[in-house]
Amino acid sequence: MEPSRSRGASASRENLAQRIYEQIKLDIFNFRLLPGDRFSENEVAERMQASRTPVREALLHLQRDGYVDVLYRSGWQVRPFDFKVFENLYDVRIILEISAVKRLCEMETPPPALADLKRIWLVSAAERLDDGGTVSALDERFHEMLVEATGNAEMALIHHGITERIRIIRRLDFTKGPRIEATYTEHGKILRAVLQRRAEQAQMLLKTHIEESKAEVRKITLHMLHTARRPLDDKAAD
Amino acid sequence: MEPSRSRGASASRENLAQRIYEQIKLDIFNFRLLPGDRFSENEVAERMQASRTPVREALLHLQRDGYVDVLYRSGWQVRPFDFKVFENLYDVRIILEISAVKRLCEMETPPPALADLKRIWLVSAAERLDDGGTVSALDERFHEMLVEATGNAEMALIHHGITERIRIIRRLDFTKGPRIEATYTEHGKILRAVLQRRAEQAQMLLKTHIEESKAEVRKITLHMLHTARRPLDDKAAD
DNA sequence: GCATACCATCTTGTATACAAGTTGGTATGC
DNA sequence: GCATACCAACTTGTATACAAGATGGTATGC
Repeated sequence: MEPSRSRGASASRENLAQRIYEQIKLDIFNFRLLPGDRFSENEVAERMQASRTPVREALLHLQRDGYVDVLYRSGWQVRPFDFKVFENLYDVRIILEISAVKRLCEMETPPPALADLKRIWLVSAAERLDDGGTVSALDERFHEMLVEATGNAEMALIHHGITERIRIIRRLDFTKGPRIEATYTEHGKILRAVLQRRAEQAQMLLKTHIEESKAEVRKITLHMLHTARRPLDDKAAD
Repeated sequence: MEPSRSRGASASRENLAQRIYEQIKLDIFNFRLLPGDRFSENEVAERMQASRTPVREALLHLQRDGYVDVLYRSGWQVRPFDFKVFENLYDVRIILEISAVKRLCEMETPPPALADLKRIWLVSAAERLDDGGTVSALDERFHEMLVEATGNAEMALIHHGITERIRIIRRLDFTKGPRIEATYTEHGKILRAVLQRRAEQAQMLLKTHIEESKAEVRKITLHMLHTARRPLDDKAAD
């Protein structure tokens, strides 16, 4: 689930705090914990069958990631949605990815990662996948691999952080069939442009592609928040 | 020392873990803790007159920041210098700041922050400061404010993280007088270009400016590491 | 009925205790 | 003298205990 940060590699098999961290993050992603929800460390500890110590460690980690906030001696809260934040993150994504694509076009030998992407995205209509979840994950990897392919590991790490952060709303983009189709065609165009070293065109296509996704997700998220439940009470309004 | 992340604002006055976090970071910045040094949570706890709990919290925070590593049940270690990492971070800085400057040039009304910068950097030769530490701090703020002025708070946060991360070697750039002078003239040129909406020129100047700093710092750091002490043992070589 | 003061309960922040595992030194066998 | 096995001390990871403060409900005064 978090392939980066692997340094000790195999050491990750046992670490209660990290497991709890991942679990809570999943709970937030799957809307078992809704934005604005409040909870205590003891509640989580009971649910996870653990003590407060690793729970607290996980929560502090999530806080730094921007998912939750601690209220001084008064519990924790899932950070309410702030569309301004998501739009800002989308814009940073655009900046990083456009820069990555430009760099890729300027490289003498195309990185092997591009060949991998070709095998996934430049396929016949019959070979295309149609499961929203799968395509959503592949979409994430497409954009991450563009950045990784430049060889700047730190940029890739920062981009990965942004990707994780906006995943919660980005997935909603792939609940509709037409968006999946569009993703295939647009990714294909971008890839072709990169492989042909058409930097300007690739950047333009990529920018448009991300901005469409941004606009689409905004609409869907607003709708979702209205229908699913009232996740924002009066308090969240001020 | 870390003005961002202020939400509860005044609540920050009392938090042992945060104080320890800042203290250890300073110890690393001031080379009281050298890259490669190993230490235990108990050692830090004694030095800080605290228990392991807040110490551990601070160390986990620092680990996520990239300053230290935990060795499985065998102590902590100040992460050894990795110049590739610093150069990558410098490159991300260039990407973010160039994009910020471009956006600033495209804005109809220049943000008030630019006026503040003018008062600091567009001054007569007599009014220029010459203390390395002060100018170094102002230099950080110059670049951060360029990003903040775009209004993208998330980009500013990411940029701030990078700034903190490279501060340890960036400061070394301002131990020499000529570099301070050059900073004044280059910042002045960049500011003037931005105020005149000459996007291309501003971007070019900024890129050159950061790359010079990057090259300079690289030389100085190498020299410093050789003279100060042998901080890298055989283990760090592989 | 309404406002206010108080208190039991719950919250995080910190300290301490315990568990499991690593490590380096020492004694032992040869 | 050298290699090996063992063990005591130390390390992080986790659980529990304690401290200080926030909060919401209730009783009291009017």
